[in-house]
Amino acid sequence: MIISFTEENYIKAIYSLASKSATQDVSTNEISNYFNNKAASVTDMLIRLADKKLINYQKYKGVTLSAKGQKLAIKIVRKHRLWEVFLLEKLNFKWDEVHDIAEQLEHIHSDELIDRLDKFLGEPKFDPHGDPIPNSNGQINSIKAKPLVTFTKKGNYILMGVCEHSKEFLQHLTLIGLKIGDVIKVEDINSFDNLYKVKINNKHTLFFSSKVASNILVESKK
Amino acid sequence: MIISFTEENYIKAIYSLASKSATQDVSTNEISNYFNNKAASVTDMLIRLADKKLINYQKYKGVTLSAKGQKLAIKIVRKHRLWEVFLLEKLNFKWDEVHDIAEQLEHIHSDELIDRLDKFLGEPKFDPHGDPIPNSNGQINSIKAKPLVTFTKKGNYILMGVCEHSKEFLQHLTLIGLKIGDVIKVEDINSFDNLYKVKINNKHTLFFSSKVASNILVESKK
DNA sequence: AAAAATATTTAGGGTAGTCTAAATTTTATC
DNA sequence: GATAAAATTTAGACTACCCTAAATATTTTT
Ligand SMILES: [Mn+2]
Ligand SMILES: [Mn+2]
Ligand SMILES: [Mn+2]
Ligand SMILES: [Mn+2]
Repeated sequence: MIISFTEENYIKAIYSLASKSATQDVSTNEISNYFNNKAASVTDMLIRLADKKLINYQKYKGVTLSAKGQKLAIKIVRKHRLWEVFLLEKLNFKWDEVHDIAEQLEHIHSDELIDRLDKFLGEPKFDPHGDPIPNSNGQINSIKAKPLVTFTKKGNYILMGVCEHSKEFLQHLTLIGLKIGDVIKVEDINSFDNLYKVKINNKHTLFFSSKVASNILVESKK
Repeated sequence: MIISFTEENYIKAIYSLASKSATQDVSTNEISNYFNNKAASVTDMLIRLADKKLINYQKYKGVTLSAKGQKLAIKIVRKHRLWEVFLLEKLNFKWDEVHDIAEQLEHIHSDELIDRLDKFLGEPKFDPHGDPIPNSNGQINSIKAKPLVTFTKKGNYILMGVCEHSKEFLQHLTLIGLKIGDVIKVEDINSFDNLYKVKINNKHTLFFSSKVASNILVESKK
């Protein structure tokens, strides 16, 4: 069965929206917001995806991925994240540059290619943004890290990933001298405006806005 | 200007057909044979490509690439061949496996990507089939090697490339123990059936059919 | 529980790229 | 140079994917 570029993007979007939202079902409007297209176009595509048994679709009730759709979504995510690692590690792109190119590369069809790429890269477990890379069986390590805002205690944390993936946000983090693996020592949390006073790698001190604190994923350091 | 996957494939086909045929102009039928589609579909596309100033098209007269089309074709060829080198050198694919995947990868849009890939691979001058890789300015070294059949003298030759790129032909060469760079010593050319008696790398002796002899490109060894 | 607001689907239409069948132009043959 | 054959284009239609406008279903508000 041939699955188009566009269909793959819908499947990936449904996967991503489902994982982010509380409810299981993804609505037509959520999808059209995601793509900045019209709800009517989405309905059109949902019917096609349902015909191909990639989703479970009931009029007016939203959609879930079928087992087949789930498998496909994870495969695309695996490809996307492995290509991002390739671009960063081998071609020396920056972490804010890899996503757009990976959006194209994730649609290359070849199981052999992706498994060889995986080996070539040393079977990495995380992509440049800290997101876990599914293995070839489709298993993903769920991520334990949580947004820094959810922690209210002073102490040492390690930057494990980001929630927000935009170029702007990633460039901002780079600008303030923050990268994955850095040790973030929370020295103070202002009770009025929730500003975090932190020290990075025991070197430079700075302040995290709540925008930053809510979009970086950390684990507390043992 | 957005150029589709399909349009890129037409441009590449016209480039390839023009370089192979004696006449400059490429005919509608040549293109439809190449793609195994209908002449009417080709005409349709030629009109679109002419609208985009990628080709010079006159009804019933065939087409040539415009300067813009030429530049695009060479860029796609560059990408194709660099990805083939990547697949062979870095991911250990065989030379008969790389083409199909490169057919997909050649359509990834990113100048930065292709230039970094080029550097990563050490700026290779030839692809796994001996075809020259255009540089980032679009310059290509024309290939000096000629099909073995064009040589009628005994002596030592070096295998520089292949004319025929099919999986079957490449696998056949591998099977008879022939790869690029090998020294082919022509010991005899049968005057009746034109069979070439050759010794490979001064080791094993075998016979080349005219099918093989006409599809391998060699240079005489100094 | 009716009315209003929102979400979703249906209807009809557009472009890209393909097809078949018919019309037209070019080339080959006598 | 007329006629036949081959090449090419035109006409009309189909699918994928998108749109707008209208219809319908669901949810929220009163
Ligand atoms: Mn990404
Ligand atoms: Mn990522
Ligand atoms: Mn190739
Ligand atoms: Mn090649």
